[in-house]
Amino acid sequence: MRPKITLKTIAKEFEVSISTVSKALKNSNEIGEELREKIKAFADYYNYKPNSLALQLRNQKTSVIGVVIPEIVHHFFSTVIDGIEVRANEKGYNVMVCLSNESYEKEVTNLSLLTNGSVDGLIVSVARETQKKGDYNHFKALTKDGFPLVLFDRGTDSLECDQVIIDDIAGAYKAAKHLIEIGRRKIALLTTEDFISVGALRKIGFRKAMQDCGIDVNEDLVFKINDSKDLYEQIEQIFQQDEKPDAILAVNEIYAAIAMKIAQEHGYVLPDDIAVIGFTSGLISEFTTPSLTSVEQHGFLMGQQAAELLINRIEHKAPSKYIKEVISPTLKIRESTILE
Amino acid sequence: MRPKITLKTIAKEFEVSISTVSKALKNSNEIGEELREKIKAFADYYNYKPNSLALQLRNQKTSVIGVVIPEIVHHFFSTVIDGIEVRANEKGYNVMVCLSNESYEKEVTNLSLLTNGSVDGLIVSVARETQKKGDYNHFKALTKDGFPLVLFDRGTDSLECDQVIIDDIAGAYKAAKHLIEIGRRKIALLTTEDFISVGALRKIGFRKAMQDCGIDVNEDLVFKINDSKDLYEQIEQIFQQDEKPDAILAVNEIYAAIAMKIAQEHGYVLPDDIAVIGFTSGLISEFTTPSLTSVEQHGFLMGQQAAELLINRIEHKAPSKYIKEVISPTLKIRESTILE
DNA sequence: TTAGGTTACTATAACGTTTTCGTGTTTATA
DNA sequence: TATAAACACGAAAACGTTATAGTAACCTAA
Repeated sequence: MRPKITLKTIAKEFEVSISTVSKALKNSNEIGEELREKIKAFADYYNYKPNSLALQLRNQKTSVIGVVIPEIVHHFFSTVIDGIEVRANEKGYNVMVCLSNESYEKEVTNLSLLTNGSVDGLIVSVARETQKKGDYNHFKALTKDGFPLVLFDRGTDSLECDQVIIDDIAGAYKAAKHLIEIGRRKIALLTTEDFISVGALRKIGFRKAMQDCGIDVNEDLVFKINDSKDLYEQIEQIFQQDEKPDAILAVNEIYAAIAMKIAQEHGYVLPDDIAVIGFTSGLISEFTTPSLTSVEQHGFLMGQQAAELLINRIEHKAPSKYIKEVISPTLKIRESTILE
Repeated sequence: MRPKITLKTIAKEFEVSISTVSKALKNSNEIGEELREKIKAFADYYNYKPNSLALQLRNQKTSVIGVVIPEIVHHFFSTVIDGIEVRANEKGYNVMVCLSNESYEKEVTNLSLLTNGSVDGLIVSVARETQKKGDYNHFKALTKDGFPLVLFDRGTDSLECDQVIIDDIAGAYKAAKHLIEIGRRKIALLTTEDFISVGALRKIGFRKAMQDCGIDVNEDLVFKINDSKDLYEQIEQIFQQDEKPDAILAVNEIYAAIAMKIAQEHGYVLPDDIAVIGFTSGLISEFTTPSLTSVEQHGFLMGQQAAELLINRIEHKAPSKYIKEVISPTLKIRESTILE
């Protein structure tokens, strides 16, 4: 690669000092007009751009935001990144993305790598494994130094930092309430294992709605799906119980879509025999047959808010108290819960 | 934020020079064992990490790969990023992501921002607007200096750089051939406008297959969809022609899924009345009813190969001649083309 | 004529790191 | 005992930039 042109190169060309060149390019009138214009023309011609590393080092500011997420091939997370990117750009920041792949180990490495001075702050969604372990020491190492950190989606109360989370309880509550309102009583819940916070919270919302409406939850219809085992096989179990459900609430779109497929294979007519609601993260809900009623999570907004919080923190515009932004999910009603 | 600990801090603490500290931490035996161990212990205790900006500046190497893509909320692109990230990580690189939003202007800005020294090389998928304009001067500014650059998915022969592309012609050919093999003759094509290279190429593959099988293409059944207008309205036109199609080949998953929905609304039974094939980029194909036969694009592999090519270029392990890797798409047959 | 001011530049430090080259002191060898 | 080698450290340059603090040379006004 051809060596980059620097102030030094230009200075040599004109046999002046580096400071002269620097000032000329900043249009300082400390430099005589003639020389100034010549230097500017030269720099322009050779497409001089100040080396950003040098600037970052000097200014002790990178204008880069680090983002650590569990995975990127996931509609929700990519939507959040989109939101982060847009807001960050507006404020003159760039975005650096690292993946933890849900691994504690990799999360630790990523945090360590990114906090070597290469980013001004971090936005993180905690890895599953970390949540399971409950070990947040790698985060604490940052927060105790006051390093700007914002957690999103998967939060924890054990850390002193800004957070943006979804009101999962309310989301599940709304969904369950909707199913009850269209007359369903035997509602099956497809959730995750308990250590996954979203699964646990959505279960709480579901139970709360049932309780508020005076309906008993049939524990045989609560299924904890393990993502690393065969999904079809596990979800199939819904239809093997003594009590047949008349509705299904799934904590994500995939579980919901699979449940619908299986129900149809069993000859059920949807939504008449079984109504289904999922939590959307992608485009699947729109294109299933019937299209799937779902709880919308507003990932883009979440990303924007996370970026906003972080940048305020970086630029010391944030209050000393940490902020917990809670986003209310909304219900998007589609065919899977619309009765004739 | 508490000021970071540096070599200087440590040096002051022990009243030695910075070089001594640096050497001690690198376990150099130029430094006496006792002092060396004390310094190491101190640094360890205060969690010293060398400032990466300083290292990057000194070594003239960032170990960061810049990625510029049109959008991130898109299964194909996020899959590619995943591939890039994995391979980059294996080789000790990090990834910085910027979005062009299909805009020429933003692409130019992004390239300029990233090539200020903050990345060692770039992986780019060209924005639509740039393709339409045909203006690649911002890329040429890089290639003429030998800046490491790899293009993926949306390539161009007008640039001297490595590329990883999909054999779109072959993909469409395979798809059309499959439709013909199951007995279809009146095949409708749902494609994009011509300036979008993938659309144009897939159209060529389609025509080639038809020609090879001695079937005339009915031009009334070739639809160029405009993404900024209403998709349902445009796709609806398929069913308004004199000749009713018995199959549809769509250049992406969304068009295909919408076409299926509309066909079903018109009372067609799928796949018997109309068979449908799309190009997959997401999970939609799996969950439609019927599930959708589609051409798989291997985004993850593409990302890995792009990263591989770029890193070889950065580390001068690449041949002087530029490499064009072509990935062969494969056909994933699902219900939408399986006849009883 | 000379102090004071302007003009047009240069020198230097600083950001944090590594590395080459010195240098003074101690120890080993002839 | 003289000399070389080994030891333990420091100085300085380099990466590229900016900002502060000089400093010559010239001009102006009393």
